[in-house]
Amino acid sequence: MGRGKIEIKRIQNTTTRQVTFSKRRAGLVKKTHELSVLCDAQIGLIIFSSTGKLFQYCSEPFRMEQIIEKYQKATGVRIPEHDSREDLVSEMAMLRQETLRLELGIQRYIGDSMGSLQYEELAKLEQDLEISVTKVRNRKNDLLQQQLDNLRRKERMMEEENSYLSQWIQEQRGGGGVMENDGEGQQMMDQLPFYEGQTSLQLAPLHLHPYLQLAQPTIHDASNSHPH
Amino acid sequence: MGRGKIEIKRIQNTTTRQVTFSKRRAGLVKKTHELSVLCDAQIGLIIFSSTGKLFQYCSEPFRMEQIIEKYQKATGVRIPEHDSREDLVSEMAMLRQETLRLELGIQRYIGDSMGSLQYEELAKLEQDLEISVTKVRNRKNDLLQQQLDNLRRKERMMEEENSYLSQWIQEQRGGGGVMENDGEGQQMMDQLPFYEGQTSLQLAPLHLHPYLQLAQPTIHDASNSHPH
DNA sequence: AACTATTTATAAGA
DNA sequence: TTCTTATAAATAGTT
Repeated sequence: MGRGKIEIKRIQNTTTRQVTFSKRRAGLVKKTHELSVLCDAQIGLIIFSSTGKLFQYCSEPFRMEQIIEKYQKATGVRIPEHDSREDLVSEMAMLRQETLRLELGIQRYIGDSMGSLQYEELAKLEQDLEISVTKVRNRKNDLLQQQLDNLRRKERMMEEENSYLSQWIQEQRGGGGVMENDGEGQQMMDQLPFYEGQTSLQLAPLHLHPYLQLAQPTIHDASNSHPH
Repeated sequence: MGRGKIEIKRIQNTTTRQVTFSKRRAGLVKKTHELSVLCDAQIGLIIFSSTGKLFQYCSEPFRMEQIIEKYQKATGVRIPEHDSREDLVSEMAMLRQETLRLELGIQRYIGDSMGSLQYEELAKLEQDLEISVTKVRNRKNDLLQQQLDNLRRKERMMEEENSYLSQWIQEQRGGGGVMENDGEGQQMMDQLPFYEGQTSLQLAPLHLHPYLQLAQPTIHDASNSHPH
């Protein structure tokens, strides 16, 4: 766009290149801003001229650091810092390791020294714990099943008793408008016990399995906290 | 520019906004690329759509990391790390506490005396075991993460070395016939450094760390879509 | 910096 | 999403 078409390759003439840089940089920043406003996008633009001068644009109301941080979260790419970050890292490593050691005081469960646990061993430990969970959960569900069975037995008994009672009343009255009462009682009996049972059976595992949710973080919002 | 003039303010109609986003984003990336080539500038462009999707452009032969690092050096602004000290410290505290509790109750985990436990106790036990499993799993994943970080570091070093080597080779060839590579250079830009980085970064967690994979938003590398 | 002839981007419509 | 096209905007070369 201009008096003539130009090839997209480095402009040889220094003056022309600098002029073009100024013009196009302004245009680029303008278009960046327009895109961010028109389409509600968060944009960060960093430009270093060939002479090393920095120009930047960042969509309001953000600052470049926020965009970069979000970028890092989104890509998982860490930007090395030029300070004593190594110390922090090694400190973390020590803390983690110590905690691992402490945490694996559960070692008696396996009967091994946990300080040197490698990945495969951790996987094994995880598996073992899951087996335990399964056993406990099965036992718990058996209990629930028993309770449910008991409830159903009671229900049946009550229904029978109810039936007898209704019949008895009917016989006492000698045949009048008895059916309306009977109908309502039956409805209640049809719904309550089983409904209740379902509720507890389905709710229980829901809040007992936190890790099932941890394993599936939101996809787009990278600012979510880690599943720790 | 178009059939009509539009105001620079958030486009209300969702469809129109999305279409405009696609079109203008493409245009912006193109212009960014042109500026970087024409004027020999180092440019990084980070775009988050309103839905959180990440798009990016980075002028060759650089990677976004390098641009960001240079930006940090130039501005002196530090970007907070993804896993901040606070996170880790509190995590540590929780783990320690949890560990104590676990150690105290270890017998129960092994015990076959489960038959006498009542439902509430079983539920509690199950929950405890779930927590243990989660912790072990997290520990395992941390290990993986560390290995991943190491790989990334190595990858980065290799890429830098690669870059230096390429530059050296180019310099050995002499200044005369450098430009003839330009046409093909575009191809290289589309494929080599950043693309490679993305590939290995995304492939690694795929089979090692499924939920981390999920935690990363789709990444659209704009350097794929250049014209010419 | 301005000025314009041209090229390029793109809004609206299909 | 993609294409078409009329029109707005960007900008290359010039002053």
